[in-house]
Amino acid sequence: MFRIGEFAQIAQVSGRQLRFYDQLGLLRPAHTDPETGYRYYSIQQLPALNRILALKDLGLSLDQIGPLLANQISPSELRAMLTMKRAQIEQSLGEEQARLRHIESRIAQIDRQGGIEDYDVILKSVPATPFLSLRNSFDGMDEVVPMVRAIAEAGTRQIGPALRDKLIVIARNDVDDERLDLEIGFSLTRPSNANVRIAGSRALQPSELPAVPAMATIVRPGTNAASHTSFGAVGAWIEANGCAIAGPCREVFLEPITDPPGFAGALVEIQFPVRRAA
Amino acid sequence: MFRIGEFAQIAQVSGRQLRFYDQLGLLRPAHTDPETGYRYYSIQQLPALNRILALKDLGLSLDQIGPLLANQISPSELRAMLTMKRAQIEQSLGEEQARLRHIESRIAQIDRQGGIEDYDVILKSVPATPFLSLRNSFDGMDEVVPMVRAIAEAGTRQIGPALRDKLIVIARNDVDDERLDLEIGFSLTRPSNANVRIAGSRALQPSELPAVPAMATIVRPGTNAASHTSFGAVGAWIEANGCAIAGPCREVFLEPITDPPGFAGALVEIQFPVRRAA
DNA sequence: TCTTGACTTTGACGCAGCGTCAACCCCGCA
DNA sequence: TGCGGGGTTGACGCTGCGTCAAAGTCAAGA
Repeated sequence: MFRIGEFAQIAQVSGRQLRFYDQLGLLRPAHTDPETGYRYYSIQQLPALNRILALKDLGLSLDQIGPLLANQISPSELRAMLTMKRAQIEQSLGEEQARLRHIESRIAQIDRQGGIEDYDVILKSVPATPFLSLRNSFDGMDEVVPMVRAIAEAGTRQIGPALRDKLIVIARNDVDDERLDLEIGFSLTRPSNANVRIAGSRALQPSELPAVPAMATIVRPGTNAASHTSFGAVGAWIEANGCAIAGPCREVFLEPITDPPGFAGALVEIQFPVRRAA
Repeated sequence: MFRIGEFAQIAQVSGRQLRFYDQLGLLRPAHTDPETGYRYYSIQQLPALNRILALKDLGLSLDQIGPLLANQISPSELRAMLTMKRAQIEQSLGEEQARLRHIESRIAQIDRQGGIEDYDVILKSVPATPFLSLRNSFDGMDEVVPMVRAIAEAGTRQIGPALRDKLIVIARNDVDDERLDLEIGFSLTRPSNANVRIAGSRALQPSELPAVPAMATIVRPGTNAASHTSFGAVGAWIEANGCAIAGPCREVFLEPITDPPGFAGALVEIQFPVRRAA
């Protein structure tokens, strides 16, 4: 019989650990002096302790180990537990690897640029939302800006504030066309086919923006000319995290468009649908 | 300005999280009503929040993120932090992979044998210890058992209880010889060259057992005939954990050898020095 | 104007597995 | 009998929030 300190030394664990296991009922000392409370362990208990440690090493929780020791678990149940654990570990392994790639790309960025920029790429999910929009093809940005402004103004005036949500521009350039194929409109708080007319006799069409479970996003000031930097940051993030682009990019204007319509101080969120790639 | 719930929805975080970050000083609301305590967030704070989330995603702790946001960290310090993080992640990645292999081997074992056995392989380190031993070559186990018994008896009688530690048998079979090359002796609590004679005019030689930082061990009853099962378990563990054997195997008799010398009820710990292999 | 009902506040506990005091008791040896 | 190195219980700490609980606020409908 050993006192707790010696037994702890032999088994290479801490005394606190042994007391804790005693408390949980995982490993009771062979004898406890009822007067002094001293715990006495027999060397015969070493296999039991080792079994606990081995199961713990498999990633099982102490709560799970308790019933296991009492032989109250059938092999098939144990198999199920282990299979679940395996799935968890595989998942966390994937996440850790992504983190590792991510960190490495950041370190490389520091080495290249001497600082950090555009750290703020966030993975989020967005729900489906009703949409009121106009799709059009443009020759260049010179054409786009007036149209966005026109739709912003028309929407702000003709859609009630309770219904209107946010101005969104979607890049529909499926094929690598020279021209810009954009869909511009407002997301809505509830479905509606309100009639919104744009100067020039065209009207916004109702549709639904699909939900996207995984969206790599970044927020940038709308007036900032460095928008391509933001796009680059998202791209780098997607690559570093082992993802692939899985749909058309969206630009969401977070600030309500105010007069004068100059997007001053506005924030734009760039959203790229992604999926995990091998 | 949004109340906490709306801002939380926009940013896809929980209100509790925002309150927590406020409390830590990581992200103060743009305005707090001094009468009601209500927090009001501006959409302009979204980038700040996203930066926090992105840094958190890199694996940094909130304590580390605080100074980062205040721009009180130089790029080189940040680089050092990230490099450290990388090392940590690489390490934990390796451990997780080992766990995964381990679990898979256990699942395979259940599928093969319908149950679990020999779960209790433990990785521990052992310190260097003075040793008093005799090395000899044997033709077979029939020769070994009497010798072990003789040394056990001689040691028990001729080494004081304060000095004597445990009976250990080391397999010195460096080359795959037909014969058994064993070293049998007692570990000691302190160095000594006590003169211990074995029946037959031979004496134990003093030496030192080297420390082993990583030792795969298993404990089995000494009388159990299924010792090869234990060896097999250790071997399977070593393989599943991606290790390699890095030295001679030791068998440590944990129970003091009692009269009658029959090893009844004794426990033997089998120890294999290992190192992490690729 | 009053009542709802949805939100918000602060404050507290919980979690997983022990590490780390603190205050006090016990054991064996000289 | 004193002492030094054990042991005991009990409590708090750690990480990053989730989850009540009690009580105060806000906006809209009757």
